[in-house]
Amino acid sequence: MAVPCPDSGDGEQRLVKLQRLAAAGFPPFGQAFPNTRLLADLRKDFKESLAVRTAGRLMTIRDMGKSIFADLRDGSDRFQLYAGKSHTAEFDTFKHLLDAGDLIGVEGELFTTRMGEPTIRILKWTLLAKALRPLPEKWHGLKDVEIRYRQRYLDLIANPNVRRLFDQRAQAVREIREFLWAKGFREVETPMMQPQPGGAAARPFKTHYTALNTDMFLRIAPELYLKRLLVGGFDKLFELNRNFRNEGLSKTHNPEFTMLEIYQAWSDRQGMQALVQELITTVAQKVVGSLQVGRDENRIDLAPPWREVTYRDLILEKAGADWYDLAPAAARAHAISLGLAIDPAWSMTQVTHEIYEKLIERTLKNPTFVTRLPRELVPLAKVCADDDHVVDVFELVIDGKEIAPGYSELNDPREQRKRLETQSGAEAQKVDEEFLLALEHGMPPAGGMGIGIDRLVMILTGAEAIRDVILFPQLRPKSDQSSGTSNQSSVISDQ
RNA sequence: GGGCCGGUAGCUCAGUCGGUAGAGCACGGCACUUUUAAUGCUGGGGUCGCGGGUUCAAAUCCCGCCCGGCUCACCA
Repeated sequence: MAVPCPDSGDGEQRLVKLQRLAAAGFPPFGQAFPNTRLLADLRKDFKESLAVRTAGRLMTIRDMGKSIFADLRDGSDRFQLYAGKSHTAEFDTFKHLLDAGDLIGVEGELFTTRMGEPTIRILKWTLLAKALRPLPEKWHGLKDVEIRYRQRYLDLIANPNVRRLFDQRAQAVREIREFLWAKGFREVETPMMQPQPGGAAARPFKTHYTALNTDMFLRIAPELYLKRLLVGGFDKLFELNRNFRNEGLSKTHNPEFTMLEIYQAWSDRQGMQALVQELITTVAQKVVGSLQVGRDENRIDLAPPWREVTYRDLILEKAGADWYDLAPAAARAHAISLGLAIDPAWSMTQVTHEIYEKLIERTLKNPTFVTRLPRELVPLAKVCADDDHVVDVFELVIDGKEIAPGYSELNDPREQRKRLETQSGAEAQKVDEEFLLALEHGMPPAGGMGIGIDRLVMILTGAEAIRDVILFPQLRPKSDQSSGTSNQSSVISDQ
């Protein structure tokens, strides 16, 4: 059966093919095609002449006249197909009306080609969905980062390494849950819409709840609710879900990001350090298969024990042994001489922290627990027993990124009120009275910590930007004037 | 928000000094029954991000805008 197509644009040609396929008895958007096997399993269990049934997306088609080779792809693998005039049903329809990108179901038998390639000899096939648009370029893949993010499905089809990365992310999340479950932690869910944002210092997203006629905020952290659950008797709990912060975008910041927060009653900062070290090394072993992670040019060694160093020692090492003895004016001058831009209004704590953030943190490549931070920086942590100017916390830094903060949690409601009121005075943030009320009922001494899951996945996979580990990173919505996908008007709009 | 760089066919990219818009992949036609970036011949496909300006003439020069990337600022 000859089925020539008109010589016009690709989109139009595919529409014509769609109509001809329908006329030939192939509904272009087919029904379920059950009892298929994954292509990866066919490869694993390959047996000559084995009857198989499978489905996937046609990726490339090599038409040799009476013999056609094609590559089929599913979520697990790719596999070669072979259609021949003498044995494949509806061969001419297959030859002329299918395109790269179409989704098909296949019944046939396995064999090995002369070149040694495991292949399915197609006996019967059916159309499961006609692709009305072409695939991205098969050799160079899809490079346009804007299309990769806005139309991530094309990125996933065209770039198998991207699919692998998101498989690794999914596996990491699963391993984290299994690890914590095995240790007796319970997963909980607390409000993402909060009447008052707390647990961190960040600008929140604001919305309005009509039924209660009240403003609500997307949470910037779940911490204050999880601590209410500590009061309520959840001794070991965690929440793994999204936080939202109304701040700028960068290689390490997305306005919605995934945070794991873990609390353990009767524990403390040191207990959490041991827990996070075991958790991350376990996940790395399961997901990456090694404690040497990242790309070749940026290897990170996760082998324990991880370095532990006080904030003060890092500052003294960088700013000089006399740093904390300097008069404010001399200290500012010295900070400026180190290349920093110092605001004259800053306190000494802020100047010192600028040195930490700009000159020290980004140099800490292998995992490092930075401990004993200034108390002003962490209002929800207990002060150290031997020095109430610093708090009993760690900041886990890997590859120069803040990955996980952990504390001995402050459970004294009187002290907590003072610390929050000091902070709220400076930042016009209201004190969360419901949280303080809970503390007054008695919160057990506890260790707590948070892990930025997106950044952890960056470490494990060697991704350079947080956008590359988030399936749909935040972008400005398309406008009519912009480029990229907006010029792709629908191929069916004028039908 | 500031600075720098970019946007040309569905995709990957060329486009010289301002002088008729190009290639590969993809798509149509022809040939080929073991190819795998198949091959050979051949054909169609463009709002050069959007708008304005300069010019006999603009993808190209100028201005404004949109979108993206890098970076700075912001960011417990």
